[in-house]
Amino acid sequence: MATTVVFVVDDDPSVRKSLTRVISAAGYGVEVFASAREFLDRVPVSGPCCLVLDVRMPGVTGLDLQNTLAHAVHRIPIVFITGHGDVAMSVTAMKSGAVDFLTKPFASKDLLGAIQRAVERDTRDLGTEARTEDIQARARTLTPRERQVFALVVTGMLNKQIASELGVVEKTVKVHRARVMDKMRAGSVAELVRLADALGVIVTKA
Amino acid sequence: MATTVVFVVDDDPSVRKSLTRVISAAGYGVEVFASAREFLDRVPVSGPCCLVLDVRMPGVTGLDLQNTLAHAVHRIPIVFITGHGDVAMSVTAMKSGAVDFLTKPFASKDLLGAIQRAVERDTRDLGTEARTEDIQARARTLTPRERQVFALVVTGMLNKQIASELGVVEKTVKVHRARVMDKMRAGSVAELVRLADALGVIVTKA
DNA sequence: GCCCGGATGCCCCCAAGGTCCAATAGCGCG
DNA sequence: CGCGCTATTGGACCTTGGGGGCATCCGGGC
Repeated sequence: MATTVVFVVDDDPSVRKSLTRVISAAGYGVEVFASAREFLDRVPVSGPCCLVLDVRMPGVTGLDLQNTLAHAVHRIPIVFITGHGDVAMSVTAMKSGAVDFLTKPFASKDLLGAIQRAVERDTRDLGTEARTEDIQARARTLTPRERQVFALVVTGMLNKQIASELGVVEKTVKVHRARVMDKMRAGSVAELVRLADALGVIVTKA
Repeated sequence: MATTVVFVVDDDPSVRKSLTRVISAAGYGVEVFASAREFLDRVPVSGPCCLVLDVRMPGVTGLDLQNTLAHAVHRIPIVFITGHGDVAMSVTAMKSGAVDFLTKPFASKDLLGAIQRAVERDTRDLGTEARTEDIQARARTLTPRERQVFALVVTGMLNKQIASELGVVEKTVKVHRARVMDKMRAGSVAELVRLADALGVIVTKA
């Protein structure tokens, strides 16, 4: 199984070293980076993970990196750490979805607690993401006409209503409908509705 | 329509006065309180609202009030303001769901911006809450047996399957099912499934 | 004893879904 | 250009599932 890996981005070598020790002692895999750029060059992550990020760094700051990642496909949960943080900075980070914001010096257990919450969130996100991706993949195999029938079926319309809506006879709707149920791998209308709603959540959320 | 009202809780009379001026000038109704206790004594809110809350106050602090409200029926979105805030305080507030955390002195537009976001959130919350309440009210009119049939229907089971599951004949299931559709005011299985999911009766079957 | 929740039988209609078959249109490939 | 493939459409026929109406029966509770 995939080991949970914690990414650490900090420009201070001694901090990287001590964080590595603490985090790996807690049983996580650790990968350290000296700058945001280094981290961005690396990536494609596969398993659950999180990011421990220093706010103040020369060049691209922690908050900059957070903004960059916010538009990425998969948003990695971020735990910020900083030596000299101010309130405005922490609030900005939290409003942008950071899991926690710790100021040095902090207790190891606080960091590990934050990391655990971050990893749990990521695990959940990965789960729903994978499921959504799977459903979208099935939806992509639908032909345009099947997509239309799909949309109307999940509103609860009868075949004859769908037929008149699309200007075809009922039999044709039945054929498309059967294909939709097959391609979407839905065993019942109830399941089909849930698949449709799972797809709709993406639209409203984004 | 209900006027949007902003509640202000601050122990400093001069702050209350200036906040009232700024906020009412932006077109909101304003109600001020000198302490958390005063605010809690008041309440039953009806329309969309939000709470502008000072963190540091003698007796019950802003964070205490936030925790108290977190367990209340309706969670009011909170905008924190403070004269002497530290990072740990702001992070705690944000993790507990605060909309924003402003340190004095702050620009009026920052406060009004935060208030607007808070009110928008509350408006959305009220909408979904009202809808959920309505659905729950319908669900409460179901008899125990109808509830069981309801739960099984939305999993996509056939009447005959439900019948054998409950140890009755198919006709009986049909009768209960018809009553469920009627009482829940669902015009189709699709609608019924959405009502069930809105109730949180998620019965995932993949 | 009456009302309600629950269970059931019979009859009938309509909706959903499948089978077999067939036609038309568009598109890429040799 | 014709061949094959896919998408879309449609007809005839049959089975199964969903749903309504009507009537009956049973067991509690007020």
